[in-house]
Amino acid sequence: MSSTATSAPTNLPTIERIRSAAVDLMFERGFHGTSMREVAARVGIQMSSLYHHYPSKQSLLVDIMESTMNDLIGLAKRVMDAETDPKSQLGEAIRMHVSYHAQRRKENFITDSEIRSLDEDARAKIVSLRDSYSAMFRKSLVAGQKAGTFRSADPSVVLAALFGTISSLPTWYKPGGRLSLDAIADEIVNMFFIGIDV
Amino acid sequence: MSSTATSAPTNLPTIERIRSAAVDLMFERGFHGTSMREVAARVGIQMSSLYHHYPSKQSLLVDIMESTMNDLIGLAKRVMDAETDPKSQLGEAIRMHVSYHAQRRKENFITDSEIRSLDEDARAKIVSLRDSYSAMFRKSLVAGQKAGTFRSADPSVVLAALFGTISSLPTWYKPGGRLSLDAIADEIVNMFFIGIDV
DNA sequence: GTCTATATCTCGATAGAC
DNA sequence: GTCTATCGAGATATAGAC
Repeated sequence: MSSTATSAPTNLPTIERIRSAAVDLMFERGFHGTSMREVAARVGIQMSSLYHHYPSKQSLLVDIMESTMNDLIGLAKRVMDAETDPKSQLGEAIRMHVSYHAQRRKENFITDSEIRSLDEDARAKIVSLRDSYSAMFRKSLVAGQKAGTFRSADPSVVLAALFGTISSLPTWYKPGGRLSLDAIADEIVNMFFIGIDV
Repeated sequence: MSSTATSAPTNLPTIERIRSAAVDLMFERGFHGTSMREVAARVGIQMSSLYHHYPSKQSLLVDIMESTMNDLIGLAKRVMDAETDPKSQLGEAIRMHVSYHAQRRKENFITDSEIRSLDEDARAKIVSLRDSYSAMFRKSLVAGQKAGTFRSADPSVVLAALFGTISSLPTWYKPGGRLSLDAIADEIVNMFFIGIDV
């Protein structure tokens, strides 16, 4: 009996239900605003049982962020290898980035916003993954500028605009909302390439 | 003689030194990652003395966010009233928004990221201020679209791209860095109006 | 307006039985 | 692999002297 405050899917392995509950809570309240007691309550187990699956609260955060960054890097490699010219590479990579941020809203929001909550070693690792990811976009951007496809804007500001735009998406995108994911991706790609002027 | 961990400016009124220390700490570690003990230690007073100036930790956050939103709204009004056509209005408002986010990095970052840490009443108030602010930008955007100055992109996505871009600025802009604030503002305005294509 | 002292609560994490 | 029980630390906030 004792059905307290369970809400996570019940026929998955416990470790996945823990991860899922942690993602939900850290998305809503942030890492420091989430307690291991709340995570346990959502899963429907005792707090001490969490520590059989994860050695610490920090390790839960690292697991979420590391897998998200690895997914992004893998997807970006695949997408960019399939294209040859810089504009197609960038366009498809942006579409992928938008799509993954929409489909894994919570994980991506946590990954984009909780770097400061990582301890020293984990932060170095995640920042390094993030830098590799960013470098792939920068490479296509600079190649396009050298080829004359793109104007000579400062790459760091251009990338900051791009990643800033998309990292806000998990806070306003709602699946099944007014605009389809494709329509949103189109609009963001358009903003990046041609802006708002006619 | 007990010079612990003071670092805040020492000849300001205590309430302002408290606010400043709180801004620094909440920028670095977030609202839930910041303790009243740490704030007091930075100011160089005892934790209980904080409560003579602010009734709660929550009230400190509300003070920071409310004054930041009021500043932004006042500045946007002034800037937009000084222009007549939508494109000049939007361009100058963006410049102002960038500039204030650069000059008050920490307050703006907190205001952009800690809405979820507000209690119910305060959240309603701040969200309402944020909506008013956003509506000013939307008005000029839609007016420009009706006038044929801007293409017919979805206003919500366009504004999300704009505010997403600029709310990330406090995390990477460093005063005295490689690019001047003017150069950064120019680049962001260009991204918004014409994008990266030649 | 700042202090010392403390009340009350919640936190992450561990011990050890089953 | 989950449980009960608890530890020790640190959290917000308050009481009351000066």
